[in-house]
Amino acid sequence: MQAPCTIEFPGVYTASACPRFAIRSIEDLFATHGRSFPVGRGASLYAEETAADQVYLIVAGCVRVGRYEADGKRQINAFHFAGEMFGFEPGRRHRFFAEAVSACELTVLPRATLQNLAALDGALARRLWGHAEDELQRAQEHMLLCRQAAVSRVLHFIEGVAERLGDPFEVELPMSRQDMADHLGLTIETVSRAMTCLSANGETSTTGARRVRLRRPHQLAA
Amino acid sequence: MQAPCTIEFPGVYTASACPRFAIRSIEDLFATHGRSFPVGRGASLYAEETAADQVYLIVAGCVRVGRYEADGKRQINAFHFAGEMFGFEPGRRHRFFAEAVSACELTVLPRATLQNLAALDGALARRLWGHAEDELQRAQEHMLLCRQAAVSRVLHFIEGVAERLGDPFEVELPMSRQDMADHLGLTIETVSRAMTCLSANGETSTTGARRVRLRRPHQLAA
DNA sequence: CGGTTCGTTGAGATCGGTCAACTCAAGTGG
DNA sequence: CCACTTGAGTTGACCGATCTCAACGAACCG
Repeated sequence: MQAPCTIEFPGVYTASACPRFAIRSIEDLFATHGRSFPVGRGASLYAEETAADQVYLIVAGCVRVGRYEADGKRQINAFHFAGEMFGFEPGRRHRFFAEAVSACELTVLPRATLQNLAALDGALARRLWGHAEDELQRAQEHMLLCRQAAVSRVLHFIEGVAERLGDPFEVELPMSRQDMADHLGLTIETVSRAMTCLSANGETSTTGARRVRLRRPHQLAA
Repeated sequence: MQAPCTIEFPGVYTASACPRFAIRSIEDLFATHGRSFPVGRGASLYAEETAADQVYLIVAGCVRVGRYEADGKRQINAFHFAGEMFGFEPGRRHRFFAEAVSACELTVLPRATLQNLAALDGALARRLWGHAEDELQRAQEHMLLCRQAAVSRVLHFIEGVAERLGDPFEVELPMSRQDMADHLGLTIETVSRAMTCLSANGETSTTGARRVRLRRPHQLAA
């Protein structure tokens, strides 16, 4: 066990259980205990049903997480970007696959390390719980998207990516039309038509297929 | 603070932190610390954006959780049945509303009580984490439904309700067609037509609009 | 009996999927 | 330098599933 970074006894813990170690952040933890490595575009990080004994943090790049249906269709559950953790699931085996959308720099940490530290550190455990809740919230928001029109879904998606990548007005989409379609529950043709429609309406202006400039940032568009 | 129910030191906790209290189950916790009361059909339990300072357990009945969109459309995120907990959200305010689909018997617990106990009790904390993951899984399954045909979605929904209510072959649906439609992302007419279609195909036989007998249980139908 | 709510059925309009052709950019190898 | 290939993206024509609007039927309750 490594030396702790900081000592914190927030809130409820001061008078009750006795954490001895506290970690400043999940990023610090990966930096301290993790191992970094690069992967190429399209690389498989883990497949469905494989052992979930590693947790990942993205240093740079974009990762898609999803599953293949019995009929062979691919469902992309979520995209993850730099600074985001993925691969931390409750079961022993992954319920989803993870693949690199673009070339990535990743950091991995044994799942057991993370869990042991969380057991010692209430603040870390709460951060992990917050992470699970964030995923839940995102999944629920995504669920509700299903009933909106295709164009709205595509716009909403692009706005979300732009916001998460730091510039709410302009974004270089790292994923293909097929990735977007499999995420939004559409076909590649419909995504393409939606992009054309958005450009025609003046909502966006595109240079090439991947670079998109947005007229309005996320909140105003809704 | 009440006396503990049982003392457990499972797994990782034996050699590290020092929980003093452990709860047999979330149900026990509600039974010990909660307050029970009945509500009538259609009653509002909480609205969107109201303070999320209570957590609920259903003793009997059915509850719908969802939100109203800006355009007035209602989206039902999930139905909850007897034995299920709801209302436990990460933020200070509810992101969804909750209403009684049928007359219900509920138990409420202050959210702070649950969180304090979870901070003391690793096993309880893990159960709550598992609860969030279950919700996540359900949201993801629901996402996958969006791309299936209307009839499949309705059948899948009825099978799920039947299974959760205890008899995989026959079920009395507690919710209206409108509730089903708002949950499945369909219109009330399409749900009705799907029901008719299922009856015509021999997948189901109905007596009245709410009581449905299923030809095949959940797994075989898929 | 009339009113209300819930559910069903029908006809036309619309949205998105399917199939197919085409453009465009980036390699590759002669 | 050019022909060829490959993958990604766009566009068009057509069709089917679902939505919309509307009327109708059934159960319930005063």
